[in-house]
Parts: sequence; structure tokens; C-alpha cells
Amino acid sequence: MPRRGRGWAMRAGSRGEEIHSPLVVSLLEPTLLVLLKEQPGHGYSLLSELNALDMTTIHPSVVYRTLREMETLEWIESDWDTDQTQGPPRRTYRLTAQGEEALRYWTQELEKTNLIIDKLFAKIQKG
Amino acid sequence: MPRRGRGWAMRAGSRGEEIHSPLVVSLLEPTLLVLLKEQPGHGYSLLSELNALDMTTIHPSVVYRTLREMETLEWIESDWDTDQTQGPPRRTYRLTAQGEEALRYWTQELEKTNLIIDKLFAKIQKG
DNA sequence: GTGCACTATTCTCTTAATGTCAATAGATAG
DNA sequence: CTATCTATTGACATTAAGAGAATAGTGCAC
Repeated sequence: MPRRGRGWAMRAGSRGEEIHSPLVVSLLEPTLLVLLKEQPGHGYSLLSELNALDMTTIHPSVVYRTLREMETLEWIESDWDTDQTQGPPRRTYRLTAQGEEALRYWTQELEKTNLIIDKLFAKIQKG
Repeated sequence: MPRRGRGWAMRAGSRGEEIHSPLVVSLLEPTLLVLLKEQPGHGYSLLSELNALDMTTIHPSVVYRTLREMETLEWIESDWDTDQTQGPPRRTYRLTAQGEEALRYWTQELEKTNLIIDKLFAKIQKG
């Protein structure tokens, strides 16, 4: 029952719950871009790749929805894969040129974010 | 007219607009904790401190609202300051013990976030 | 052959957070 | 006396996220 938002830290910390901070979710979009740049993939496989990146608390339906929205933006494209699945057909996504462009902007934003976080750490350690 | 969310990267990049990624906003809460740990302050002064940290696109009312919510959580407390203002009375906030506790959890989360971003950079540079 | 676990995706409803802007008002300089 | 800067609040609209039900194919054990 992940519930995000204001006051996350205490709720997550005091009880060892599966709540994630809003930060994790806001990394989802660029993370999917990066993963799909590495290689095409479908929702279910991306879910386990997210797990490998310690983004374990994101709800599957959020990932699927995000992929659909990214396809609407034409950052990614997909085809149905009916053969070679271990279950029902899967939708395999790949990055488009526009998606690569979006990833470039996102990369800059991630750099900026790292800088801000580093400044915060500096302030924390100072005190 | 900052509009966040899905597709931020292209909207922000293609036109040089004042749109921020969802990442920036999700740093607001821990940033306010850090700034108030450094020293007590009021909303208006915190706004310029956020500017100094390159978090320029966050709307003032969002900052004020966040402060009020953090006070409800008892992470911070406030008093009205009627003297020594350069305008109307200001509400001066300071960190509570619970706020320090929250900051500790947030610090861990920021470390985790930095790690994830670094992993993403590694993947980006590899490709 | 049927029941179960795993794979795989979509849809919908609810709740929470953000965006935006108007309103209010004290202080100060010209 | 009015424009600008300081300072905060409140309300409303919009967007995103959380959660779970529904659907369905595959493969294995019994």
C-alpha cells in the first residue's frame, strides 16, 4: 500500500513500509528511456530491470501506463510479439529518434539534480 | 506557465520555457528541511535560498503550502515576527526534533537517488 | 483435464499533489 | 499618493499516482 507524498520520510522510516519517496517515481520516465536505449523490451521485463536498479516499489500499472504515455509522445514505438513469449502476447518497445532527444534533455536534468543533491549533502555535513 | 509531468523533457527543451521536471519539485521537502536546519527562516527568504540552489521554477505558493504541511506534521514550528520585517508580518519557521529525524531519512533517500542516477549515467555513457 | 503459478497487459476508480492566480496588506522610496 | 517590494493565504482546476480488478496465454504438476 505505497502512499507517497508529504510526510513520506516519517511514514516510511518509522514503520519499515514499502512506501517510496516521490523522488523514485520521478526517475521512472528517464530510467525507461535509458533502459530502452540499451535494448528494446516489454513492460514485464522492464519491471524486473527496475527492480535491479532498486526501484522496487513502483506499481506495475504505473510502469505500463508510463510506457503508453511515452508512446503517445512518440518517444518510443512498439510492436506486438506473439511468438517467443512465455505467456500472452507482449508489447515490445524501442526508442525513437525523438526519444533519444528527450533522453538528452533528461540527462542534463539528472546532472542538475545530482548537483543540487550534492549541495544539500554539503550543507547537511556542515551542520 | 510551468506544467510538469509526462513529456517534460521535450516541452522544456524545444522551447526554452520555465517548466521544471517533476524531479525538482520532489526535492523541495528535503531542501526546506536542510535550509531550516542551517538556520530558521520564513517563506519569502526561503524562496531566494531556493533560487540560489537553482530551484528557480518552483511557484511561491507551493513553497508556502509545503511549509504549512510540514508544520502540520510537526517537522517544523513557527512564530509570527511582527517587528524587524521589511513589510507585513512574517512567519519564521524552525526545525523540530521530529524534523531532524525526517531529515535523516531523507538523507538516506537522497543517497539512494544519487546511486540510481549514477547507474543511469553509466548506462548512458556505455551506449 | 484441471487447478495453480507465472507471464503479460489494460482499465477504471479514487486519492493526492501540483499549477495557477487572485486577494490581502504592511513598508518604503520617489 | 502610488508604485514596488515584501510577505502570506486561499480556492479552484488540472495532472499524476496508487491500487486493484479483469483478462488471458503458457506450462507444469497431480
